[in-house]
Amino acid sequence: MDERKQRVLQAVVQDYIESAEPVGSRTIARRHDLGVSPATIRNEMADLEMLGYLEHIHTSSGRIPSSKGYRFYVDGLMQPTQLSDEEKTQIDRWYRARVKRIEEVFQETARLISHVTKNVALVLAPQMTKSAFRCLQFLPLDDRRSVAVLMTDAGFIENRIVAMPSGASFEDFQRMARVINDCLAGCTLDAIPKAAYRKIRSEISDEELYEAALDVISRALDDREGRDRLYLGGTREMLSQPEFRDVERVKEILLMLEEEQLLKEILSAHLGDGLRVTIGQENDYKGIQDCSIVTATYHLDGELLGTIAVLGPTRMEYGKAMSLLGYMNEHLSDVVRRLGWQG
Amino acid sequence: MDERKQRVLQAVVQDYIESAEPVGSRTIARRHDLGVSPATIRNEMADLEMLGYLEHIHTSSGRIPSSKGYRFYVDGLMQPTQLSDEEKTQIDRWYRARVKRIEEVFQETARLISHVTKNVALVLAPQMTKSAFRCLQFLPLDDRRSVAVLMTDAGFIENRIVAMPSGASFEDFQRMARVINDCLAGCTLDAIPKAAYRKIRSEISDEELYEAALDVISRALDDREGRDRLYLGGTREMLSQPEFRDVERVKEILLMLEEEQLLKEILSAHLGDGLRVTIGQENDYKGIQDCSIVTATYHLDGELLGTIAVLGPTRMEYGKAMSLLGYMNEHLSDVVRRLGWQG
DNA sequence: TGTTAGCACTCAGGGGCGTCGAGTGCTAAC
DNA sequence: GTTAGCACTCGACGCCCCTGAGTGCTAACA
Repeated sequence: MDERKQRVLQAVVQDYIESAEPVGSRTIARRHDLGVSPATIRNEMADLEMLGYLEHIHTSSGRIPSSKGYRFYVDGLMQPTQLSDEEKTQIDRWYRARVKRIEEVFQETARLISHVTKNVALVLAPQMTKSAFRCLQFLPLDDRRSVAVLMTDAGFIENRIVAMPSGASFEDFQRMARVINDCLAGCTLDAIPKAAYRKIRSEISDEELYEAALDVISRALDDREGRDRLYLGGTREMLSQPEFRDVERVKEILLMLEEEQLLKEILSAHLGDGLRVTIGQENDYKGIQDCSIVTATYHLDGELLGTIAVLGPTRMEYGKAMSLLGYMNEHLSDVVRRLGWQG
Repeated sequence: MDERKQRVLQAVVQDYIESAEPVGSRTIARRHDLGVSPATIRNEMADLEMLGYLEHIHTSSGRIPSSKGYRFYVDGLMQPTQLSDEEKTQIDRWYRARVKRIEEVFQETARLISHVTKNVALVLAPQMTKSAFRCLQFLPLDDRRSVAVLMTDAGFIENRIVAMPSGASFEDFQRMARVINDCLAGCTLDAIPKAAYRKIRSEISDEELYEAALDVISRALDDREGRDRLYLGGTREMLSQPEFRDVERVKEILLMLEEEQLLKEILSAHLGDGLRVTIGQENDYKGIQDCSIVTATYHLDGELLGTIAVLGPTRMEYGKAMSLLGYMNEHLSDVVRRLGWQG
């Protein structure tokens, strides 16, 4: 592929990303200074189509990039778009605003990303159960119930209402908390060793109280895991993309966005790869083979924390999405550090 | 308005709600056993149009109900639709599942409502700041920060990370908590009397600590209030309504659904009215004058807790929406009672 | 040999037009 | 008061044609 072909390909991709209309040779000749006539560009485009970088909807009516064309563009031709100062300050301001709970951070990260890219944003939060137990405390609620507050090293703070077995006093529960705190100190939540349970068992003599303790632990673990770990934003923004002009298409993608499990799988597949772009047919899941995903993983002290992603039509501003994700990444790692993850 | 006119009006409204297509005299004659010919029905429809109950898109092409027509239907002609057993068990099962945090309850209520009605559901939760202070506790996080857990009589449990002023120890914070607990006991959060602040002031001698206490209190109050009090569900379901076949309309309403403040105002306007239907042009806000809202308020021991609502096109299954809201109401009041509201 | 101009061809989109079906309104008969 | 009949209206649909944008090919040019 000689240099002129590359420049033509670049021109086609850029114009198509901008206009969402198939691009013709004449348009390129006009808008890009390639120094050759439309006819020559036509020849080049025909070659590029042969090579699989461009596609024809039908003969006549301009070219659009194929997945392979986007891939070549992303890998070699594209220059990363700088975020505008305005965008940066908007983001900076939010992150600096003040100490927040970690859930807010993820939710707002998704919002910011979708706002800037006008596409759907996904944020896969670090799993609470993958972080280390810090402490469990009880607070009295009434004579039947108390509130269990679980904190982990990642800065997760969860509260649950738990019923106290009749006969158990709040002091019993506080004693229970001390035992649990001793036994689970430093354990990763989803890998609590059997030995820890045995130790709890041996230190809590009362059978009913032990059952309650197990209940508290399992309650504390299970819920977040399934429901709130994936944060999603921008289904509204998405509608401004011409690809979603007809409602059927929108319904389709909304349906897919409801399948949280599926989304998690897709994101998890990219875990650990740094900044990565998956384009159109490169996606394993059929339903989004006309979409692209840009993912980035955020780390702290070398430890993998989670993934953030932009999901949109293949005709996406890859450069912008990538630099944005990079930027958010830093913020996110930084915030998570400030909120207390200790790695 | 004689009885036959009423039956014709009823037929038009029912058919239109079902089919979303303007209804003609012939269709009514076929599908409803009125015992008269299409011509007669035509005459009645012409009268109904004169009276303002029906509208013509243009001459020819059937009638659709006007706001006034829907109003008459809702007030007099409609029979409330029973929920199907399946729907009831689905709802019952979820509510029975187990003790939950109150936020989940509201979110899922919105989801259930939108699922059953295929329309947007709104749940205005009881304001945390309208409920009474129960207690504030601190849990140690690290040497710079601690976690404030605020509980109210309504069952709200909120946690916030707060920075401790340098020099302050965790014991200082616990002492602060005792003071605050003493002084604010029983106060409604959004109406903390000046005297309470004075009392805190006098009991906390350290200036910096007092500032920190004020910060904690204001932090605990402000956030929820603004952000999470309104739960929204069913923007996806909404798309299945033929009224939203074109994306522009969808964008319009999504934009409006983002204006949380506006939605709260609309719902608040209905506060205290029990089950209430606002149809089309009866809405004050221009943007939804082609929509209807069904609202219901839920109470406990005579005290008003909040509002739940269905928002959809005027062509809405009013009967179903109303009986559903009634049903959810009971559940909601019940759950809130179980979760600890003490009125 | 690569580049360009010219030309015939293709296709999507939009406007104009006739047809069809659903529906109305009016009138006259029952 | 009710109904049948009929002329009329209007939107939706399909058809046709035209236009504009774009291609592919060929022949001429540097």
